[in-house]
Amino acid sequence: MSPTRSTPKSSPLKRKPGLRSAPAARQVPADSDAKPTRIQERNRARILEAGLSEFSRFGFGGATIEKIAAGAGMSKSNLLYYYPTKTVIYEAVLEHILDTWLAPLRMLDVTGDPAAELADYIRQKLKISAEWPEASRLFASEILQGAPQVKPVLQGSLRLLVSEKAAVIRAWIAAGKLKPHVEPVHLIFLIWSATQHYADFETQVLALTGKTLKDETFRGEAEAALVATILGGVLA
Amino acid sequence: MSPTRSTPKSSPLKRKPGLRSAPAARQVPADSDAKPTRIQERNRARILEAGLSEFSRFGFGGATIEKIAAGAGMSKSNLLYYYPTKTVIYEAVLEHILDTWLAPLRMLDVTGDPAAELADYIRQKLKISAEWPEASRLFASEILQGAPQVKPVLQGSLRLLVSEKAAVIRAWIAAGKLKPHVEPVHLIFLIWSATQHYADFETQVLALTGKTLKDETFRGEAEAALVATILGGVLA
DNA sequence: ATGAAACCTGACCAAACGGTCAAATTGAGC
DNA sequence: GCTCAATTTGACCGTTTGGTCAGGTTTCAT
Repeated sequence: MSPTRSTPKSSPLKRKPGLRSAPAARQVPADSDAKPTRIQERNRARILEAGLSEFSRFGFGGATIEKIAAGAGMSKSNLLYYYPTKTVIYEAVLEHILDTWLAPLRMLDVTGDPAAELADYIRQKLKISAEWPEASRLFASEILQGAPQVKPVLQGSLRLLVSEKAAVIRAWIAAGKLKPHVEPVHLIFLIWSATQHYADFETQVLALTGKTLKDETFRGEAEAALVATILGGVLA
Repeated sequence: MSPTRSTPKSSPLKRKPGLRSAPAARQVPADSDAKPTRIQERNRARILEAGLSEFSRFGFGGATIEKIAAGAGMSKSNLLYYYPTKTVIYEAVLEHILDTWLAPLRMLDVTGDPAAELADYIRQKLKISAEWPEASRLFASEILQGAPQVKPVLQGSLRLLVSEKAAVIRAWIAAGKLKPHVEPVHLIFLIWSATQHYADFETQVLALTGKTLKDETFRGEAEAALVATILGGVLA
């Protein structure tokens, strides 16, 4: 496995369908133009699902397209008919979950009550960890490896979003609603890490407590503990 | 890459040196018996170091013994002279850092002052994240993948240690020194996740803040923020 | 100095991997 | 039922990878 991922080469030839010339290969379905078939939709979805499972378990380097294909219930060749390379699958999976991933932070509202807003943010993040632990682990794996694919997003839109929300928190501090010692960015990191921990380190949590977030009682316990401790630490 | 790691097979033949029979292979230096040579000590150390670097960057599946050998400044063949398989290197690296990894938690002392003890624990963990981020990332990678190698430790000694320290925290609560709503295990998770975040998600932290824990100022900031928030959240 | 053990190397191997290709099969509109 | 594009397959290929092996070189105690 190449350490620095190979170039994406998203569409090696990009052949338009209605060209009638060259009788040669016409591979790759609807490469971005035109509406996808029902079969395409179904199979792409299966591939993304299986890809998420494999990539989150073994990382980019440890995953194999053969196993992904098996997980998606199709042959390796057929998988490669829908996505030309392993890297493209990886990118597609990542892109597919990125929005959902960042959504909760976007909802932090200056005009709201800090206590309610932050508690809600923690709950939202914990909910995602509970319901989508594989996505959490995929992101963790990606960042662990130096974020070869999502670094642009981190430096771009995420950075913007974070500085925006840091301003919100700073406004709350200025309004005397949060303790003056609160550091906005570090508070965001604290919430991220604390909530994602239950997904990313699920194995460890399970080994130590015998429970995961799938256990409603346990999830409620974690939620209460995090909300109480973090809010208790930052509310004025 | 096999998903469930292949059997360790720590020493395929285990040939004792002074056997004088079979003129064939006598590979593998001091397989657990007898004191190691100076060269052995040096090379094994180099291999473990390079292995930590590779495994933490690419995970078990993504790392290659060839790159590890290159990182250790020796040929692949020579590396395999010291460690028979990739899995054995991985286990050795993991084992080599395990003690250091768990040490800070062991120091939590019931007789001490909770504020000082917890603050110290946070500082210790943050120090390790700052000075040994690769070890942190290796553990994260291992746990992410389901802890195939360290699960026994998690279920065994770590579980014991955690329940021990949870009792310590519970004693502090009973003594009225911590808020009654504090959940010991979740507090431990909170401290782990918050401190390790700066190592495991270093790339993200760097992209968002332009800093890492290597920056003394930033580290002090993180430390102050974590200590203030967490202690503020749990102290009575 | 010498001999044995320790150390090191390059050539080699089988399996696994990512990816290609020609051809067979299926499906949908007519 | 015909036709043509969409879909699926299995055989195949070059590379990478983990690991073996026979033999060469260095180290070190005597």
